[in-house]
Amino acid sequence: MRPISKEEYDLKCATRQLLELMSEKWVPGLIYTLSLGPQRPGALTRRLEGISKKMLTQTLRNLEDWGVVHRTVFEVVPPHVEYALTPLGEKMVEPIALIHGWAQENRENIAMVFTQRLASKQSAKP
Amino acid sequence: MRPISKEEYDLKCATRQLLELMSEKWVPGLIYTLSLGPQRPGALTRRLEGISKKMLTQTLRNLEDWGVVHRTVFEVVPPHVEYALTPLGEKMVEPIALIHGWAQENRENIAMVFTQRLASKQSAKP
DNA sequence: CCGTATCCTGAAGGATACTG
DNA sequence: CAGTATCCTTCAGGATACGG
Repeated sequence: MRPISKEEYDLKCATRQLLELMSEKWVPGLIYTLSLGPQRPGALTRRLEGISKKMLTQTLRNLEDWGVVHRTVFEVVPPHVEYALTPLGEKMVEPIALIHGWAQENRENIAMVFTQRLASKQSAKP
Repeated sequence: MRPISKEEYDLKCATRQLLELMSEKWVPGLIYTLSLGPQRPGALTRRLEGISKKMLTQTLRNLEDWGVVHRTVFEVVPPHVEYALTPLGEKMVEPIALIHGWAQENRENIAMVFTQRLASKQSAKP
């Protein structure tokens, strides 16, 4: 069986790149929300409870770099900005939905494991 | 549009749990390799170039906790251990394969973005 | 051959305060 | 309203050395 080289796994592997992007904390939430239509930052902040301005901007810039999100600025006062998925971004909705669907089907297992892990972490603390 | 609550996003969301597991550095590689059949640690180390003993064990333990991998010990000298996917683990091969397929189809975009990001990170260093 | 225990660094991400 | 700049804590993950 052929080994998977370091470079292959670290750099070339588009799969891991994609997984790393998709697992950034607010990425799935943002992509899902934007899949419902273009949104203003304020709306996104209200929709994603707990996200800070910093993380919102940072994650959106990140997604812009990936060509997944497009930013439109309306030159008015007060400022008006809108974010929307690009065509590439739209193509990313489906894989996330697949993962989401799978996670829902197996949510029992996942939930069980998660509470176990939480418990063991806490009992290891003191 | 209903907001996504903090708890919902942090804790309950099986999707993010799953994505976090799947994006741990060696998880996709291990699951893929084990999908080809049960393997001994030595074989896994050789197959996943660059993985350290520590990360191999740690990741495998992690996957065991998730009920995704099963560990069999043969009581002989020298020690003989084998790792294999559980039924739940088998069910995880498909979503990873889907992500992988999607990443391959769009590898052009991903590669382009990645090299751009590398470059910008390096130019920001000095 | 297989596993564990330490130490260390970088990066993710939260809190807070400031600008236009 | 939208965005930037700092500071700080946490933790993934690599290197290394030891044990059964």
